[in-house]
Amino acid sequence: MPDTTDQDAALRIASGRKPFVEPLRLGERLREIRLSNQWTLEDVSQRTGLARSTLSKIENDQISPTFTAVQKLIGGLDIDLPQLLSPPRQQTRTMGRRDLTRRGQGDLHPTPTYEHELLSCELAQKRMIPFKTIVRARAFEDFSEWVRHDGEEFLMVLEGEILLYSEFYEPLRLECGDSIYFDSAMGHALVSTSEQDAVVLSVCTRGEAA
Amino acid sequence: MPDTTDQDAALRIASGRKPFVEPLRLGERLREIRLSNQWTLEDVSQRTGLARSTLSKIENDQISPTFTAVQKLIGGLDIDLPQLLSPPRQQTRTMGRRDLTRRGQGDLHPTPTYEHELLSCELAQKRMIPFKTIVRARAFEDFSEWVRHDGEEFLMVLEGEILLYSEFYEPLRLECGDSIYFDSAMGHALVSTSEQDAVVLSVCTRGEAA
DNA sequence: AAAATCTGTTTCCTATAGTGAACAAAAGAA
DNA sequence: TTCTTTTGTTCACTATAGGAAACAGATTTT
Repeated sequence: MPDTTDQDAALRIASGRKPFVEPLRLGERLREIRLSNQWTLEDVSQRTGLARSTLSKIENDQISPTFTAVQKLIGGLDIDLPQLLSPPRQQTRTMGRRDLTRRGQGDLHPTPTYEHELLSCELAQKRMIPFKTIVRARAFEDFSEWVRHDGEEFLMVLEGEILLYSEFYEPLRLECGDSIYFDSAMGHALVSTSEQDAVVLSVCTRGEAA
Repeated sequence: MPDTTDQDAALRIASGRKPFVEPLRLGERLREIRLSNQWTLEDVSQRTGLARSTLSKIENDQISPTFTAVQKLIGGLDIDLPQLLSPPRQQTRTMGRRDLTRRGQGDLHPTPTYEHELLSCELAQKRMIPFKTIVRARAFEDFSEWVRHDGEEFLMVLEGEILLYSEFYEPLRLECGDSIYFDSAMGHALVSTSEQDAVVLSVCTRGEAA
C-alpha cells in the first residue's frame, strides 16, 4: 500500500471533513416527500415501478434500497438526488415573496430595435426574468449582430406578427398566440412583420444550475 | 385525489423529464476516482469496509450497489455524492434547441379547476415550464386545498380578470395585462371573476438549485 | 349495518448484492 | 529462472433487496 493512503487519511482528518456520514434517514425523507404530495404508496408504486411493499420497507428503514431503486425513485418522483438526500428541509426555503406588475407599469428599457418593459423588477434573486417587448425592428438588417445570452428563453406573441431569425434555423413566422422555447445562447433576433409593432412576452432563465 | 396532484403530474409530464435515468456509469466513475488516487482495490476495501470483490463488480457494472454501500463509498473515499455521480461532466452545453407551439396546439391537461395547455412540451430538460391556463374555478371553495409546488412562478393575465388567492397575502385582483411573480411553494389559487373564463400564461421554474 | 374498496404492513419466495476464497496474471525478490 | 507477493477477476455461498399476495385497519359505498 502506497504511502499516499496514510497521508490522505491524515489530510482527511485534518481537513475536518466529517469522518462519518450521518444516518441519512432516507426512509423518513421519502415518506415526507410522498405525504407532502399526498401520494399513496400505490401512487408512488405506479410512478416508480417499485412494489408497494418495497416502498413501505424503505420508508420504515427495513431495507437499504439498491442504487437502481434509488434511481427509479428520483426518476418517478421527478426529484433529483440532492433533494432526496437533503432532509435539512429548513433550507431557507424562500417562499412567500411576491411582485406585482400592473399592465404598462414595468421598467422601460428602450433600444433601437426593441423596447423592453421589465416585469417584476422589484424582486431580486429570482430565477426567471420576465419582460414584455415591443418589437421595433422591421428587418433583420436592423440588428448589428445576433442577440445572445446564457440560458433558455420562452416567448409568446401577444400582439401582431413577427419573424424569428435564429442562428441555426430558417426564419420562423410567429403569429399572435404562438410561442416558442429555445436556447438563448443561440443567436436570435425578432422583427415585426405586422402593420403595427408586434408585442411579445419573454421569460429568460438566469443564473446557472450547478 | 386533490387537484394539486393532477397539476403536479401535468407539470411533471410537461417537463419532459426522461422517464428513465441514464445508466449513470457509476462504476466507471468509481474506478476513475480510485485510479486518480492511485489506490488499489484493497486500499479502497480498507477505507470503505467493502469487499474487494464487491468493489470489482461495482466498477465493472456487474451489480448495482446498495445504498448503504454507496454511503460507505462516499464516506470512505471522502467524497460527496454529487461528486460520485457527476462524471458526465460533458454536460453538452445545450444550445440550439428549439420548440415551437402554435396557438392552441399545446398539450391539454384538464382539471376540475383549471384547463392547462402545456406549451413547448416536446422539449425535454428545460428549466422553465410554460403553459396557458383557462381558469374554470369561480370561487375559492372550488379548490380542495392550496396549489403548491417547488420553485417560482411567473404569470400574466391574457384574457379576462382573475382573483389570485395566496397563502400569505390578501386576494389580489389581476386584470388583463397584469402580471405577477411569486414563490410557488406559497399556496396559491386562481379564480375567474370575469364573465368568461379567464386565460393566463404561466411559467414555472423546475429543478432545484443545489 | 354489511360489503366493497382503499390504506399501509407483513409474509413468503426469488432475484441479486455482498463476502471470502480460489484464481490467473503481473511484478518483484530470491 | 523460480518463488513470493500483489494485482484484479471469478466462483460459491450467504445475506438481503425486491416483488406478489395475503393481511388487517381504515374509509367509502350500498
